[in-house]
Amino acid sequence: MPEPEEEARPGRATRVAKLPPRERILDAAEELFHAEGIRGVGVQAVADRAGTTKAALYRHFGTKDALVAQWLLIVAADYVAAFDRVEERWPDEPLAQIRGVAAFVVDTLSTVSHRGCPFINSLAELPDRDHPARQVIETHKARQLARLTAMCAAAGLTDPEDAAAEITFVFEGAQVSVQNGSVDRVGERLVAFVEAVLVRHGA
Amino acid sequence: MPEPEEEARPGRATRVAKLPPRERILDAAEELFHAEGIRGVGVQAVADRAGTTKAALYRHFGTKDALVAQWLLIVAADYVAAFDRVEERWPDEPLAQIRGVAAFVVDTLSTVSHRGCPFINSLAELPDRDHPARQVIETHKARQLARLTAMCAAAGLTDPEDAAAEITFVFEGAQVSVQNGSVDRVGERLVAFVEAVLVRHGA
DNA sequence: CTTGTGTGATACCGATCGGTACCAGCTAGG
DNA sequence: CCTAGCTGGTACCGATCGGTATCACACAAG
Repeated sequence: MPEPEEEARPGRATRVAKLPPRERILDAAEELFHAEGIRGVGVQAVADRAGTTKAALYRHFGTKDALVAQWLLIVAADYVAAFDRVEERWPDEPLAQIRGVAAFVVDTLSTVSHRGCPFINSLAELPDRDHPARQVIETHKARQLARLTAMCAAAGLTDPEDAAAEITFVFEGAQVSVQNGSVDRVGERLVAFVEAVLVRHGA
Repeated sequence: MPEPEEEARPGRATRVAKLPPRERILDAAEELFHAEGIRGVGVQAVADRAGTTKAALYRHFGTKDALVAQWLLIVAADYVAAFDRVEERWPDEPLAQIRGVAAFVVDTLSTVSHRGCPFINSLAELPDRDHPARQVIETHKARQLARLTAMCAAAGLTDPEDAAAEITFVFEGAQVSVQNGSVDRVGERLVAFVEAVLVRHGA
């Protein structure tokens, strides 16, 4: 235990150490929003967790809604990075890329534990269609589907749109199922299911 | 227009007419919780919409959390009724039953429009695992999966558990996808996808 | 040294939250 | 007729919400 007083020091950083306040706030937002839900976390709690104050938070983001949008932008960037990684690792092997993406989703299933997908959860918490975070979610989902469709097309699957849509169903369904705990061995089932979709579409 | 002053009369019922207060409150809760999210609706708003008061609401339910649980119990009962209906309509035809359930889910997709599944949304809004509504959700999901598994077994599918889990993935994935609007023609895709699952498992 | 900027801290704002107490009026049962 | 119980209406409680203002202090650049 390298930091015996991590939580003890009163006004000091609960966060790693001395990242700039903006990063600390985003990290804290990531943890708290995902764990407790957007509406379940106050700005004061985020500032406390980041080892800073509400004033600094509002100086950087102006609004809680804007902070939520920034947080989801970062989460979306993680997915983009995952797609980039599989494309870099298996160039000209679209089937391997699709399997790589599926493996990434399986990974997030465990790390995300019982709290599900941030996008799905945020969508449930933000019924207002004009909320700034909604646009982040929608463009992310659209981009992800487009990229998946491109992979399916490159793999020579019959009807790539259908295949990508089905894979998306499986991804979302797996995230939800692991959240509500109704289905066991979700990871294995996801991989097997995606494989079946590929086979059925002519892989 | 039979009721020209439906919204005009101040303290009068916005609800249908003269159902007992408890039913009116549950109806109002159904509408508002689903449309705006649990945490986005105050008890005062529910009471107003039901044409009654907070006092009456707390007299009947004691707690907002209890009201949420009661609401989800009703939603779950709708699903149970749908399963009952298909079993009654196609006795000894498990495949037709499964297709009937899928058709029911497709129906809910449109009625539920862009606000998704109440269970998924509520799960996102209630991170507390001890919340009374969580138990309602979990037992409902478990029962639904068990019933689906039984249908798959009765249909003679190889590995009924796998088939039921996959169908569940498709259901949940479809609900989420229609909510975030990333995929189009969700209903058709759902039906086709379920059919493929049945075929692949030996239907 | 001085100036300027961003920080942490605190106090405060109006609004709304879940929940309670109290009261007047209606209706049903004796 | 009179009592009992449920209703709707309102006022209120403490707590928390998102957001703003103010202030002293640190530190880097001129």
